[in-house]
Amino acid sequence: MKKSRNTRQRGVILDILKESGAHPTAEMIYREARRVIPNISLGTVYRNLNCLREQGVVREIRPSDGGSSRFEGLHMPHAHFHCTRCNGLLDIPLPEFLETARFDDVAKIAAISSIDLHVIGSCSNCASPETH
Amino acid sequence: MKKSRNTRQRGVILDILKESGAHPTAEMIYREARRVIPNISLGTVYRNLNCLREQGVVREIRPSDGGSSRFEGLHMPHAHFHCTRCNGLLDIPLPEFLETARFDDVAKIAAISSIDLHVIGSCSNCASPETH
DNA sequence: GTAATTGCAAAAGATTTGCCCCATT
DNA sequence: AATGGGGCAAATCTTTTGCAATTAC
Repeated sequence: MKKSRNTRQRGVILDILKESGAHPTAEMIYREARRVIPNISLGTVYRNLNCLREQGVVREIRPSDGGSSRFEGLHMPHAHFHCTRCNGLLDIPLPEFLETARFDDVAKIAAISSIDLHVIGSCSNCASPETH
Repeated sequence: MKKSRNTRQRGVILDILKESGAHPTAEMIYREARRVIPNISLGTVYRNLNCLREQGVVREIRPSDGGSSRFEGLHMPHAHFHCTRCNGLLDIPLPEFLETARFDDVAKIAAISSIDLHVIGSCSNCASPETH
């Protein structure tokens, strides 16, 4: 792994990620970052996200409905709930069962590096519009 | 939902999907389909895959490592194992726990339409190269 | 000083779409 | 005959990359 430098751009991107609970897209991070560094480029945002992902500092989530990738600062293991109506992405607890799952019965699996659980449906806001 | 016609193209695409256990990409399906309908177009493959997906006949899987979508004819509920070395995608059983999971503890979830479980790691072929 | 990083713009890759003709119903 | 679907090519969208200038170390 290459030596990594502490650029202002990288710091700002990380801060945005840490402070946002919204699982922003690269584009959203870009717009946010421009408020601090007006001439930061989208390419830089992508390059930094990739770099941070490789360092394990950031996780990339590819929504099953085909939109752009969304990113989050890495905290505890958790699963995601994706509302197909408002397109919201929400952290939810990872069932304990999965934290220790072995999948020993599947001979083809030699080693597990990570487990992604995505629950798709509609959130309570979208399901009960009268509460808006 | 629009009325759907039985075109030769759609039939061939479905057959390919049913017969292949490889979770092919649109491009792979296209190449395969051309052996039967030499002038079928890639656009047609995509349009049919979308249409079949909307009908619930086909499932689309977006690999977490960022490549193109992969498709499968819909059978029993199952999870996927993704080998990051050979890029293989494998059906694995869905833990029974998840088949009936309710996630009652997450107030934000109003309704669940589907659950995607992806296990990422390396398969036995890739882990033990001496057995090749 | 050196190598990583940036901004910019062009390129690449995947998927969608407009248009006009053809085929299924 | 009506209209959904097909082929082709152009367009779109997201992400990556080449390059020359800049900056962190």
